Amino acid sequence: MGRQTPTLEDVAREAGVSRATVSRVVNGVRNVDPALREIVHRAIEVTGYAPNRAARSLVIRRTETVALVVSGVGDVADDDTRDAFAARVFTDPFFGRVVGGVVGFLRPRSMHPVLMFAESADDRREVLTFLRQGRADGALVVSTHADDPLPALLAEAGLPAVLFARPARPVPLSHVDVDNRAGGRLAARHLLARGCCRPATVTGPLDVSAGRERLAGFRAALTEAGLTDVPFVEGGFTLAGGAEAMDALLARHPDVDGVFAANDLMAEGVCRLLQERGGRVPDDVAVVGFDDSGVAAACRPALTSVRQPVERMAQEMARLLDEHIRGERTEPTAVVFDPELVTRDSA
Amino acid sequence: MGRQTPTLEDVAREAGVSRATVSRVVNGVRNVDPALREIVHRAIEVTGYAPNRAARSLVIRRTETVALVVSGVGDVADDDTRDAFAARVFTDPFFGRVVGGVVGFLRPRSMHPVLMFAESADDRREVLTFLRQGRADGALVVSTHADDPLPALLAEAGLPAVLFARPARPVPLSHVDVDNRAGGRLAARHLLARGCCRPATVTGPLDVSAGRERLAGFRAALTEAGLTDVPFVEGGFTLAGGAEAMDALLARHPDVDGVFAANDLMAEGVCRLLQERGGRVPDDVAVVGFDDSGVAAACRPALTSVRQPVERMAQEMARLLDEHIRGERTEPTAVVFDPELVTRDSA
DNA sequence: ATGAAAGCGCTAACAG
DNA sequence: CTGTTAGCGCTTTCAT
Repeated sequence: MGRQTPTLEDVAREAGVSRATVSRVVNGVRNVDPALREIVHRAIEVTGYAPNRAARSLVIRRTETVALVVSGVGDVADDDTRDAFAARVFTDPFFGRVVGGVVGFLRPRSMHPVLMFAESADDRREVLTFLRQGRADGALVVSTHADDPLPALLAEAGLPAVLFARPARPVPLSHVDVDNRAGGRLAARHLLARGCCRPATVTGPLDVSAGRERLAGFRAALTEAGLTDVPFVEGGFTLAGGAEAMDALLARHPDVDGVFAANDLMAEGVCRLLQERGGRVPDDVAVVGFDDSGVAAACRPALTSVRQPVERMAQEMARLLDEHIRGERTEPTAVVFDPELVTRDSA
Repeated sequence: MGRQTPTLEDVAREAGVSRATVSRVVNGVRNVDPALREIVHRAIEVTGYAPNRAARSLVIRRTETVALVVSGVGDVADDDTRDAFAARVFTDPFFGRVVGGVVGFLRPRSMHPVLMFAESADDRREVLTFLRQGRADGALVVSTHADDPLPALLAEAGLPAVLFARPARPVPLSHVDVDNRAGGRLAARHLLARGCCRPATVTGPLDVSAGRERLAGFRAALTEAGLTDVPFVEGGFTLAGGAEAMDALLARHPDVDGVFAANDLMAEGVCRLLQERGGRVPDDVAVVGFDDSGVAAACRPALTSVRQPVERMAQEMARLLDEHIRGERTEPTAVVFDPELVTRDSA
C-alpha cells in the first residue's frame, strides 16, 4: 500500500513546483501562471489529493461549520428525554423548513451545519465549549421557549450567533422574525370578511413573543371592527394542545363561528375536535392556522393559513451569521418578514 | 484587550509546567502527579483555556464528528428541490427518531453529527470530499431509495460508513435493520386473529428491501392460513400515497376488511380515505401500520402498529460506526432488531 | 509569478 | 512523573 492520503507536498513534488504554488491553485488565488495551474490541476488529479481541513482550519482559524442548535429550557438530560425532544422537534414540519433554508444557504458555500440540542444546563455548556474550541464558527439558534438562557450566554461569550425569532428579553444578537402582529391581523380580517361575528383564538404559549404578538394583532384588528373581549385559550403549539384548547373554548362559548389557531398543528387539532363534536369546518366554524406548513395542505379540510416564509427566514439567518463570522457585520440586526394569507378550505 | 484565546502554552506558563503536562491533564492521561494536576486545573480555570480542536485533529487525525446523511437518488440540486426534500424528510417522524438515537450515542462521547443531504451526483461527490478531507470521521447513511448509489461509493473509497436498513444490492458496509419479514407476519397474524378474512396491504416502494420484505412476511403468514392472492397496492410511504393506494384497493376489492399499511403515514392515509368514504375503522376495516412512530398514537383512531425500535437501531448504527472508525471492527456487520406489535384502536 | 521558511496549537515519542 | 522536541498539513509573509 502507498502512504496515507496525499498532502500538498506530494502534489508539489508531482507537479515540480513548491507547496505554496499548489496552495494558491487549490485556493483559487490569482497570481498563478495559467500553464502552471494546469500542471498542478493534473497533479492533483493524479495524486487524488484532498486538502486536510484540520490543517487549513488551524491556520485560517475558521471551520466552515456552524452549529444549528435547537434550544429549550429543560433541566434534565437523560437519553429518553432527549430522544423524545428530538422526535418532537423533528416531527414539527417547521424545523424541516428551517433546516432546508439553512442548508440552502450553507451548501453553496461548502459550509455545513452540526446539529445540537440544548435542553439542559449541561447541553448549553457543551454548545459554548464547542464554539470556544473552534469546532464551529458560530451558532444558529432556534429556541422552543421564551426563557431560553442560551442566547444570553452566547452573547456574553462574544460568540457569533443569530436567532430565529425575537427573544423574550432583549439580547444583543441578530435575529430574523416574521411580523407576527401583522399575521394576527390578517387572520382576523379574513374571518371578518367571511362574516364571522363570534371569533375566538387558540394562542401559542403566551410567554413566547410569537404567541403574544399573534394574539395582539388578532385582537387589535377585531377591536377596530368593534369586537372586544375575544375569547382565547392557550394551546401550547401542539396538536393535542389545540384540541384541548378548542374543547375548553367550546365549553364556554358554544357559539363561536371562527377560530384563529396560532399555528397549523393546533389548527388541525381544532378541526379534529370540532369534527368529533359533529361540527363542520368551515360551514359551522371557520378555522385559520398559522405557518402554512406541510400539515396545512395535508389537513382535512385543507387549512387556510397565515404563511410564514420560513425557508427564506432561515436562509437569511444563515446569511447574517456568515456576515458576523467574517466580521462584515458587527451590530445586532433584526430582519422581519411579512406574512401572507394563504386561502384554502378551512376558512 | 488581552491576546486571542489562550493556548496550551499560556496555561503551561501560568501553571509553571510544560505544555506536555498540561496536555496530559487536559486529556486525562494518568501519569500525572495529583498536586500538579490540581495546579494545572486551576491555571485552566484562570486563563479560561479551551483546547483548539483543529490543532488536536491535525495530530490525532480524528474530528470526533460524523456525517449524518439522508440520501436519495435525485439528480437535481436546485434550492427548491432541496428545501422540499428537507421538509419532507423532517416531516416524517421516522427521521426525528433516528436523529434522537444517533445523538443519544454521540453526545456522551462528545461526538457530533453534521447534517447532509445527498439528492444529486454533486451532493454525493460532496459527501465523499467532506470525508476525504477529514471533516468527518465517517458517515451514517439513511437512504430513502433502494438505488441509492452512495453506499457503494463510500465502500469503494474505503470510508467508514454504516447504513440504516439493508441496501437493495449488497454493499460491503455494516448496517442495522429490523426484521421486516417478521413484522409483516405480525401484522398478518393480528388481522387474522381479529377475524379478518379479506385482508389486503398497502406496500412501501417495492424496490426497497423494507417494502418487499414487509409484503413477503405478510403474504407468507396469510398463505400459511390458507389465504392466497392477497391484494396489494404500492403506496410510496407517504400520507397521500397511502390514501391513493387505498382508493385503488377499494375500487377493485370493495369488501376488504383488514389492511396492513407498510408504514404509519400510509396507515393514516388509509384511515382518512376509509373515513371519507364513510367506512369505520376498525369496525368495517381494521388497519395495522408499521413503525409505531408519533403519528400512530396521534392518528384517529390511534393506530395499531408494528413497532420498529428506531432509536435503539440508530444508536447501534452510531456504535458500529464508532467501532469502524477506531479500527476495532473491520468486517461489515449486520445487526437486526425484532419488531413488536403495539395494539391500539385501529385493529 | 514563484519559492523558502516560519509558524498555527497540539500530541507523542523519547529522554531524563 | 515531567520536560524537550519533532512534527501533523496548511497558509502566508517575505524575498527573489
